[in-house]
Amino acid sequence: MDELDWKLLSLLQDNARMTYTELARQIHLSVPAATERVKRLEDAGIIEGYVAKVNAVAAGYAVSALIAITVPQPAKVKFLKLLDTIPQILECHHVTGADSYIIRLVAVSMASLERLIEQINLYGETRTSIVMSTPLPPRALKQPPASK
Amino acid sequence: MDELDWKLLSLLQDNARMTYTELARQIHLSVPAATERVKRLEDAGIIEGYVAKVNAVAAGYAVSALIAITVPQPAKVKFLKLLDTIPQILECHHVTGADSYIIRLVAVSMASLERLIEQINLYGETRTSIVMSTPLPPRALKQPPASK
DNA sequence: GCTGAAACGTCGGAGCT
DNA sequence: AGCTCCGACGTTTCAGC
Repeated sequence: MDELDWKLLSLLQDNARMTYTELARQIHLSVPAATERVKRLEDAGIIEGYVAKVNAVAAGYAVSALIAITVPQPAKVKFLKLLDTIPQILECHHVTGADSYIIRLVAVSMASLERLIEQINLYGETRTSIVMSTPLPPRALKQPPASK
Repeated sequence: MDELDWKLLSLLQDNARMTYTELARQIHLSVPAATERVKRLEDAGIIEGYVAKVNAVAAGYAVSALIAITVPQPAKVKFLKLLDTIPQILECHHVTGADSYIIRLVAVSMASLERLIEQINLYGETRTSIVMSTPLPPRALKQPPASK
């Protein structure tokens, strides 16, 4: 993981469809050398994949929300199985603190969101935060400062 | 936005580096037709971009956390300016409910996380949830069910 | 990590349904 | 309007160094 690898990560986080030819040009290396570095980053699990970012509102999902929930230990397995069957649930993190899980989901309408929450809080008390705006849009991972 | 557009979105959310030739093959259309559809999805703002997913732990960030914070109205602008200067902050949503903002960030160590939180809670009371695991890894946006 | 050549993918224009 | 075909060009891949 040298400077050039971080430069590649930065370029690919910015535009995952950039050609190897262009990547090579930007890091001042030959095409096979750049390609080889990207392959190594993939094989090392540092690059987990390449995804298109879809705008939820433009795609017809009017509402995004974050839901925190506390689930009693014995119910956790069943709870996760339920989440798996609901495609509107986009992300779920198991966290420390007062809550067990924090979930990110989308819904086509408030009525739909209400139905989703009804299903979810069969497993525990929920706290719902509706996303009004995203002042800091998802950002690329940078090279950690050397001295920290 | 017909079935084929959703199929394209699904394929590109799964592998943003898929070639137009392969995309065309999968949706049983000619290459120019598939290319044209993708361009239209981009121009319509439905596809916002293409990003490489980087594994934070593999990249040297041992800790991920979600922080909820309540910021008094007059301090919000300064608060957002601070967030902008901290590269470890990857995401920030303005939400309804008890909290003003929910932030996602990474840190190389617990000590580093502590320093970041110290900076952030100059602006309000924070509630920190450290991510232990992600049982449901970030998922693709699917076509909303027609009947809801 | 570099070069060169063959295979493959991309992008435009003309013509078709 | 959207699709197909085709040719020129750019990109990827693999060999050998």
